[in-house]
This record gives sequence, structure tokens and C-alpha cells, in this order.
Amino acid sequence: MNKLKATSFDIAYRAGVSQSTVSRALRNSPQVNEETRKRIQAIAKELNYKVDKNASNLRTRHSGTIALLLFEELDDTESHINPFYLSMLGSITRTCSKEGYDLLVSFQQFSDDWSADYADTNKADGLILLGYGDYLDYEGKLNELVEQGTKFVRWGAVVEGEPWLSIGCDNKNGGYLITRHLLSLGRRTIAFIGGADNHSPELYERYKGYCKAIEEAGYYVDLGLQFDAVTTEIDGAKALERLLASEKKFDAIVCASDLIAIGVIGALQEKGFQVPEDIAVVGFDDLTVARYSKPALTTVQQNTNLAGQMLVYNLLKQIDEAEVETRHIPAKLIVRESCGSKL
Amino acid sequence: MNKLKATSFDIAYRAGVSQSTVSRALRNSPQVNEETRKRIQAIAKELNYKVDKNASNLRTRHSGTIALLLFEELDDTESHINPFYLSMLGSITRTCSKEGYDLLVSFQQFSDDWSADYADTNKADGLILLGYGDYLDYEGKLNELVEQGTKFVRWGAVVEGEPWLSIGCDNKNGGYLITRHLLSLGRRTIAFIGGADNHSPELYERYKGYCKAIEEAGYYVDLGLQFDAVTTEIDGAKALERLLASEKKFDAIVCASDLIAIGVIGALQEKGFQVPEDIAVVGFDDLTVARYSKPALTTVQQNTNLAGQMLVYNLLKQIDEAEVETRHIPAKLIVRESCGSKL
DNA sequence: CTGAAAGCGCTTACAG
DNA sequence: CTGAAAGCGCTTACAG
Repeated sequence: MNKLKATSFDIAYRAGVSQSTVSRALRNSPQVNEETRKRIQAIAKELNYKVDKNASNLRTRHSGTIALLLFEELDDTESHINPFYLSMLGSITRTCSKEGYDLLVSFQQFSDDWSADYADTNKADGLILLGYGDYLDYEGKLNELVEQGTKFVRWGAVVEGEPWLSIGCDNKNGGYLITRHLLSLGRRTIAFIGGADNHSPELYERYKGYCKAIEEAGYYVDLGLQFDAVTTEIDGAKALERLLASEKKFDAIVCASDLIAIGVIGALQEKGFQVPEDIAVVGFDDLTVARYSKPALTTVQQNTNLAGQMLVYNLLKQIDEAEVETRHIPAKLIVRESCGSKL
Repeated sequence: MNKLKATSFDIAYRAGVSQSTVSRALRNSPQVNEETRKRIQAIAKELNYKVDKNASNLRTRHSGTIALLLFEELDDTESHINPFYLSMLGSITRTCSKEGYDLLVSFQQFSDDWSADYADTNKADGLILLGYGDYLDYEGKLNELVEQGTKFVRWGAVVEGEPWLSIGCDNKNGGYLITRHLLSLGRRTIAFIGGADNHSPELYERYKGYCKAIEEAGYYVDLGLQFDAVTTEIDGAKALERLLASEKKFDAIVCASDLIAIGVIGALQEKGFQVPEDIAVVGFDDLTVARYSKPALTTVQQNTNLAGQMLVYNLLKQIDEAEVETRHIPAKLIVRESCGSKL
């Protein structure tokens, strides 16, 4: 059953035409006779012939393929990928296939020398970058990509004046909306758990929105109520310990992500606090678990479907050297139970 | 910044050797002088030279790439992929990269003519197949793949005598374990929600395990207590309606998947039933949500990490024409709240 | 240890 | 509308 694959020469021989004509016919070139084309295509089908992509890609100098690089901070095999990126993957994959592109997926340890292998080796025409560890390190790598002329688009905070294309949620507005919601519910001393500096620009933006809402309501932002955490349950729980140890008073917590919020709620409940009665807790991302957590999480939704599409379309524009623009995805407040709305 | 990419000829020119020698040096051929090799590699690095994969793949006749095809039944863009497959994706991706293979990911509508494009066009050396609609239709496509000599491995029920390689969980044992657990808790009239015929062999196996446990305990299996459902929340809720409408008595439900169980529990609670006090409900898969659902789901865990590895390793063996064997992943009972253990 | 040469299977000017 | 030919950038016998 391991018969050799047919080539365009085989088709040409059977059709009694030249190999060039076969190539044209198969690509539906308008300059080939209707009848001839049909005959050739019929023979191709019969022989189960498919154009060899390696050969055509080599010739045309592009691959019709996009590479998706997912960065993970964790060093180990068991690590779970952030479900947020996973849900984006769905829409990226679908958009690619709609546009006739194939998608290579790869997880990268942040420490890897990932430069741009897929692009450099001509396996992919461009890259989509999701996730990263410390932004300040990451920036350097991004600059290398730009220098090498690699086409790419990344998901993350949209910063003015960057020499690359970023697509991101309107994080600041999201942080603003959800904090304002808490304020409207009568909460007055609101803590923030999540990084709030340039090491994690997305979370920082959310923090800025939080600050804006508080100031707008006529209060002062207490810097002592912000505690760093990366986006994991464990880090959320740890940050809560520090919040508690600080002996500050607070009646609500804005968490910079759902994962953090879930860790915080678990730790809070363990200590005997009622959420949201004693402390309201809200998240960011609207992961699937937000709906199922107990209490169900009030959070900010980022439209991952739209996000995936924009990443792909903008990358393709870039590949085609077309106009491209840095863009925000809207942030949408999703009210459930953990904020205390139903109290 | 759009300088042409360097080729092996450029390197050869600078190193003062032939292009063949460059090619050998870069592939660490032992038959090239140590010093020459180092010099060549240094120049290659300096020029940021990377071997063109299209050219080398064309020459060597293999791509170092595997394609993962994820089948979806739903026809629409918004559809969520079964999270079970998503978690498998993580381990597949990691295993591939550990083995030096790239991974193409693609969602396929079941109706597509997916035959084996990736393999036929030489973009991939083999395929991994996850998910499917109706197994009986699917079988035909699998046979086509075999006929065309395409290398592939699939996740699913392991059936004796199939002409292809399947890796699957020990579904029957899983169904057995969880039903026996319910029995040991004193539940006597246990319904089963999920397909129980050859259209969905995996669920059918789980049903067989359920039957075995019941019979082993000395009871009769009531065929009227089995209700079809595909693996979605909605279908679970609908099947529950039918169960209720049948006016049969029951004190527990074995659901063929977590998604079904979550739909069932939601519908049950809506009607005023207490889970697990009135009715115990258990699932299968151990999705992330199983931990967060309310009550937390007792279920059967399939080791997706191991599953992904086995899929990749077995496919690679097949590509290398090595011995390969159909294999089961063990099923593990995970006891949480929904079975009523803690009552 | 090294080089000249063939060839992997296409696409696409060029000429007719 | 069609064909002969060049060439994409490699790898690998073959010869030395």
C-alpha cells in the first residue's frame, strides 16, 4: 500500500500535456483551456494527487502557514496553560483555516532561544505571540524580531510608540468598570491584587483603571492596598496572606485575573471569611471556571473570539505589507455573585 | 530591514569552501573537519542563517511535522471545543517539541473532506486524530486513510481487530469503578445518561462498565434507565427531561461525561432536587470544571498527560515503521461531593 | 575530509 | 492557449 505519490509529471504524461500545463490547470489558471483543465483535474483526482507543499513553498517563497508561540513561565511538563490562551487558540485556528492558512502551534519556555525559528526557516510566514513572563526581558526579544524583519503580532498591553503590533483588551477600562461597580455597591476600602508595574503591563493597566475609579469617586488610592501577584491561584493566595498580615482594613478585592481571584477566594474561605458578605472579590478574564466558582465570579470579559480574529487578520495584513493598526478589544463587565450584587 | 535571507552558498563563499561542506558542517556531519565546521557554524550564526525547511524537506522527503486534527460536530464559529481535548493538546505539543517535531493544529468539521491533506501534501509525516461525530461515519474515512497509506493514530475506543492504531482510556473499567462506588454508597436505582451503542463506542464502553457493576452487585440492568446524550451540557439536560418524563424511580445517575453531568445537575437543581441528597450524579473525564462545580463532581479521570505522550510516541513509531501497539490509559476514580460520599 | 553535480517537485517568466 | 527551461535551497551519492 506504499505506492509512490504521483507527481505533476505523472499527471502530464497521462493527460498528454506538458507538466507546466498541469501546474497551471491545477491552480485554476485562467489561461488554460477549459476542457484541458477539466481533464487534468479529473486525472489528478483519480490518482489522488496533491501538490507537494514543500516544493511549491520553496518555489513561491511563502508557506501559507502561521506559527503560534505560546509562552509559559513554568518550567515543568505538568504545568497547565492559562485557559485564557487556550480559548483564544480556538478562534485563531478557525480564522486561519478560513483564510486558507495552516497553523503551527508551539509552547516556548521563556528562556528558550526562540528568536523566530519558524519564520527564519521559512516554515511560517509570520508569528502570533501569546503570553510571556517578565515584560522587560521579553521586550528585548521582540526587538530582535523586528531587527530580523520577522512579521509578528502579539497579544498584550498596547503601548504607544512600540515598533511592533499589539492587540489587547482595553485593560484600563476593564479595571475601571469593575472597580466602579464595587464602589456603586457601597464598598469603600478596596484592595488590588496583581502586579502593578512595567513587568506586567496588562495588569498594570488594570490597576490604573482601578485607581481612576477610586479617584473619580472622590477617594484616595491607598498604595498600601496593592499586592503583587502573577496570574496563578497560588500566587493569589499568597498575596492574600500578605494583605491580611498588613492588618489593613478592606471590604473588597479587585484581582487582576480570575485565576488570582479563585486563589484569593479559596484562601479567604479557608480563614472563615464569607465571600461576598464579608469581602467582595472580583476577577478579570471571564474564564469558564468563573461561572462555576462558588460564589460565581463577577469579572471582566475579554472577547477571545474577536481577539483571535484580530490577531490573525492583522498578521495577514502585515504579511501582505498592508496598513495595520494597533487595536483594543473592548472590556465588558460581567456581574455574578462574588461582588455582592445580590446581597 | 528586509535584507535577503542568507543561503548556504553565501556561507560557503565567506568560508571559502563548497556549499556541500557547509551543508555537512551545519548538520554536524562527523566527516567534516572540526576546525572547518566551527568556522562555518560561526559564520552561519553571524549571518543569522537558518536552513530553509522547505528545501530540506523537499530533498529528504519528510517534514519533521505532525498534524493534529480536532473534529468538531458543531457547525458554528462560536462553538467551544471540548476542554478535554484542549488539555490533551498541551501534552501533545510538549511531547512533539521534545522529539523535535513541529505540530500543525487544525479543526475539522466532520463534514469536511479532510482525507489527509497534510500528509498528502507532505506538510506532515503523520496525523493525530481527536474527537469525532458519529463513529459509524467516521470509520469510513479512517479506512480511506489506511488505503492511502497515511500514518495516523487516533484517540478513542480501542476496538479489537481495527486496521489502525487507537489509544484510549479504559472506559469500561472507568464506568465500572464509578458505578460500583455509587452502589457501595447504598444507591440502588442508577440511571445512565449517554449514548450506548456503536455510534459512540467510548460512551458505550462506559455503559458496559456500568452494567457490569450492577450485575456484579446482584441487580438487574434496567434498559429503561439508559438515555442517549452526546457530550454537551444541553444534551445532558434534555436527557434528564426524558428520564423524568419516564416516571421511573432512581436515586443516582451515571453520566457518560462531565459535560453531561453538569447539564444534568443544573437541570436537577432547577427542578428543586438536591444533589447529592436526593439524587447522586457522577461524571467522566475530570475536566477542570469538575472541581469547581457545585457540588464538586465525582468523576473518572483520564490521564491526559500520558494520553498525549502515547499518541505522539506511537505515531512516531509508526512513521519509523517500528512496532506499535494499541494501548489503554488507566481510568481513575476521583471522589468528590456529587456522589454523596460525605453525606 | 572535500567538491562537483544531480535532483527533490514544483512555479513562472519567456517564447511561440 | 501551451511548452521548454530555469531555478527555489537544500541533501547526498559519487569521485577523489
